[in-house]
Amino acid sequence: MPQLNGGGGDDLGANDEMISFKDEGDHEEKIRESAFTESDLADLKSSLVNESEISQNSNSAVIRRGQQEDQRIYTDKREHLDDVPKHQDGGMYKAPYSGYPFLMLPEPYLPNGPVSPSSNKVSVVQQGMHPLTPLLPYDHFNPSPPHIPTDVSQKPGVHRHQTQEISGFYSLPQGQITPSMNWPNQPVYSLPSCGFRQSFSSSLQSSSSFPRFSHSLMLQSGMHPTGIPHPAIVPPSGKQDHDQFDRCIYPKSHQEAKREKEPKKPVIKKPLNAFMLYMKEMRAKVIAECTLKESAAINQILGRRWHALTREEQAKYYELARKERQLHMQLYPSWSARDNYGKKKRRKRDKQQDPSTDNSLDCS
DNA sequence: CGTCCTTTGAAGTAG
DNA sequence: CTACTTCAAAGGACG
Repeated sequence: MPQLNGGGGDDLGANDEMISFKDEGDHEEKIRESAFTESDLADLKSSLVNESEISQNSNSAVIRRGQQEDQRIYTDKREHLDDVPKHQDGGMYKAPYSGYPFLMLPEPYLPNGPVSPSSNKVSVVQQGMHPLTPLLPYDHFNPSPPHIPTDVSQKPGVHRHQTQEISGFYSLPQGQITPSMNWPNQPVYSLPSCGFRQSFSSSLQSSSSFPRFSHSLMLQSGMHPTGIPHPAIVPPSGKQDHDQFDRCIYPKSHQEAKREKEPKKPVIKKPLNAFMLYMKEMRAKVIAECTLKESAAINQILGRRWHALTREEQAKYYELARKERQLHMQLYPSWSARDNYGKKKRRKRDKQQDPSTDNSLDCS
């Protein structure tokens, strides 16, 4: 556990947090990753063999237990990391998550944004996102975040109804929405008038925080100035884009009428955790480097890579995930993860199988 | 078409 | 409080 080297924590807010994940230009990172990919794959394969051997002698529950112990360790670390920003008043971790809506804007749509996604990126277009939206966020993350208080409690119910703060949270100071502020594709929580629940919608609009959004950018992205489709909001039908777009382009009255007729509630998805954010960012790389497509295999690699990350690197994702949770909590105050329980009709844990059966990690 | 696989982490539930 | 369960993303595989 290299990233568990205790103590520290004081460097989590270092300014280099946004440079490590440069997709292009950061040669050191790239080299490290490339080297890691091959060795990692080999390592992974061998480790899988080991796991196979283990699982042959014992059941998968043993492995699972070990994983959970690992997870516990990382959970501790995560908590530690989560604490860090709190100790750094005025630090860069105080930077709010600057609102996904505009962070999600595809780079080409940004005035001075880097136009070209990295060459090694496979055109992995994810549902609900603009095809041009690159996967890499951190390399363009604003190095000087706005000093907007983000002391919003993460405890559900504590600040969940402080819609007043939401506007402050999202209303970035002028100039803070820089072209460099980008985000991996979509963790965009769509805007209220475009599929939001009413309460938040009204509060946001009344607080006039939207004017801070770049209308031109929104229009360029094919959206109504007040709305951007978000993957976190998925219509029950699954036709997210169409539905969202439909709602956004229609006049308000039409929307309301339609809503009354069809009170379909879009499914609000869980906010992505640190690892999910990491996966989203790195998936394309792994696919390109390993010519793999199976997500199961890719996720295994990403899982190992995740553990190989330095503490600082992971801290970025923990912090981003924390902000995403905050934002999600503010956007959907009454949302609960329980809302989505039962959407999937399977029980993964019941289906724990021998992981050694996975031979799909070949990187050829 | 729906589910599984596979990963970690967050949040929910049950005892 | 602890342990367990479910879901989040992703896309090939499979019934």
